[in-house]
This record gives sequence, structure tokens and C-alpha cells, in this order.
Amino acid sequence: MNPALPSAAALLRWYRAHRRALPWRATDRSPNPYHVWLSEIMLQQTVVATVIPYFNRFITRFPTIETLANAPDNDILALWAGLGYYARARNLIACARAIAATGRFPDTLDSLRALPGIGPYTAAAIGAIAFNLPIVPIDGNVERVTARIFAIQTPLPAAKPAIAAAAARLGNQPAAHAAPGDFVQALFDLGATICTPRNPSCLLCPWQSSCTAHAEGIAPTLPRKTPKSPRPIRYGTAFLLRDPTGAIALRRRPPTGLLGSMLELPGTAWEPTKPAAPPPTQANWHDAGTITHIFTHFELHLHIMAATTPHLPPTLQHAPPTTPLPSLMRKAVEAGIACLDGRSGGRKEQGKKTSFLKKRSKKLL
DNA sequence: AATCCGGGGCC
DNA sequence: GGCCCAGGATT
Repeated sequence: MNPALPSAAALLRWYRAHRRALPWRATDRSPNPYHVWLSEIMLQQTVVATVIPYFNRFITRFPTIETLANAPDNDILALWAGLGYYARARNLIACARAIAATGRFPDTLDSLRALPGIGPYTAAAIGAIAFNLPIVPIDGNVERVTARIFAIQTPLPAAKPAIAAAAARLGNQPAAHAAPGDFVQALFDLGATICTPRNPSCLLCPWQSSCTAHAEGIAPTLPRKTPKSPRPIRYGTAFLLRDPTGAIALRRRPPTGLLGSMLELPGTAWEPTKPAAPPPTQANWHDAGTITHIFTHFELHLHIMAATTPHLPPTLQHAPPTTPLPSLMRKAVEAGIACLDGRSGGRKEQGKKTSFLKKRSKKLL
């Protein structure tokens, strides 16, 4: 005999006692759709702790969607730098301008779904949280909680339709319909704090008694997933060129694709075998070592070369070394600067160190 | 359905 | 070193 359907009312009681205090959650007033939208875009495949400081900086600098819509692209991209998935930032800009142009925040699933950067999940999340539409958005948390509650053993992504249908059953209760925003956020918080991927805290779970996976002792193994393909390796070289004022040479990447529209060091393409790496200018180039950076679908080994020059090439942007950059380029710039300034940096696996660096290494030990 | 798209924290 | 994260867009 199957356990009874978990009680939405019980989950809501748990949520009102244990919910996380998050800057985009308004407990003393109705939700701000701008805050809900901005947080949902930032939270796509990004953990709450990472998003919080970015969210706070955005709403301080851009208190309303109109101020965001009227800001220059590069100001917004700079504020996003480091958060990753930069297509989100480009879609954020287009989305803010589309909404500001209409003068009113869209409040239906279809009108939300039509906006750039808003897919099925985000439309449902904004609809439920900001406008109390009776729908359950399916994110990683809801997938996990639902797969466990109903002990769905089909591997993802094949299980998605079954999980969506089961999640809709959870939300199809009077208590959930009475507070759709709280109900979905309760599911998020349950998944983030109790029903975690590893070592779930089933003893503390308000739905323990109605969880089939827990009853069968298989909760931590769900949801199942199909194995992933191996990650290939690519190689490239990047050049850090610095002038006597400390300014460095950067260029902006094309608007689409990897790290789209973001700043980078000039360098080679990134290929499965090491490409030829002619320096952009004649200079006394130093080997600053190799950086390894893991992307979703490949692993990059980026060789850094560094040099000082009286004048930076006019074809490149001249910027202070503190310019906001994607994390990969931040690491590359710091390796190059460390090399030029005579500190350790790179060459760890190359073996051959200068006597100066050997002394430094001993000192640090 | 499969791929591309970042970065960071955790075990 | 692999997994996961309040996924979307493209093919």
C-alpha cells in the first residue's frame, strides 16, 4: 500500500518556521516582481550563497527595472562578471528593456515565457512567487524531492515527464493553491536544506512519513541519472601585455558563444592540440606558467605569456588590471602579473624553477 | 535528446 | 575528481 499524498499544509507549516532569509524574499509585503525575476535569472544553475552578493550589488546599483533597462550594456556586464553563464546577462539586458518598454511587469505564464532568458522553469517560478499562479516550477530541488517522495527510479532526463506529473500532484492541494509562492519556495528550501543530494536529513523532514523512497531506504540514491560522457581537453595561449603605468591590454569576445561579450586577454584559439602562438607584439616575453580551468564540457589548459612594453597596441583595449573579468581571465591576469613582478606563479608542473623562485619556495615552506 | 554555456563548494 | 546547483537556447 502506497503512503498517502504528502500534505501541502504540513510542508507550509514547516516552511513558515524554517524558511531561509533571502534578500529577494519580502516577508512584510507582497513580492517585488523585479527582485523575483532578477534572483531567478541569477539562480539558474547557481547556488544561493553565490548569488546573494551579486543580487545585492545589482539592486543597489539598479533599484528598479527601469534603471537597469537604461544602463549601458558594459556596466551591466561588468557587474555580472564572475557569475558565469554570460548569456544570462545578455538576455537580462534585453529582457529588462522589453519589460520597461511595456511599462508593466508581465504576469502570465505565456507572457513571461516569451521573454529572453525565461524558459519553462523561470516563467513558472516568477508566476508562482511574484503573482501566486498555481503552478509548480521543476528545478533540481523539486526533481529530487519528487523523485524521492514517489520513489521514481527511471533515470533522468527520461524521468522528466513522470516527475513533472508527480510534482503537479503535490501542488494540486487546497493548501498549496492558497499560497502558491510559499509552497514552491517551501519545496526549494526542503530540497536545499533537508532533502539534499547526499546525506538527506530525513529525520527532520516534514514529509518523512509519506516518502516512499525513505520507506524503501533508497532516498539518497534518487534521482538516478544517466552517465555523462568524458570531458575533452583543449589547449591555448594567452598574452598579458602591461605598460609602465600598470595598464593591461584586453579585448572583448564576440557577443555569442563561450564567455560571450566578456573581456579577455588576447591569445590563440583553444583547440584539442596546442595551436601555434605568435605573440601579438615584439617584446621580452616571459613564461608565466599554465592555468587549468574546467568548463562544463571541456577542460582548458591555458599557457600564459607575460611582457612589459612602453606602449600597448592601439588595436586592443587598455584597462586597469582590476577590471571585472570572468574567473578564467582573472586567474590568467594574476598569473601574468605575478610573473612580471617576480613572484611565484605557474611553472609548478614544468619543474624548472629559477634559483630566485627556489628560495621563495623554501621561505614559504 | 543532445550540446553548449561558468563558477564554486562539497565530499 | 566528480557531482551539484531556483536552466535556457539551439540543433
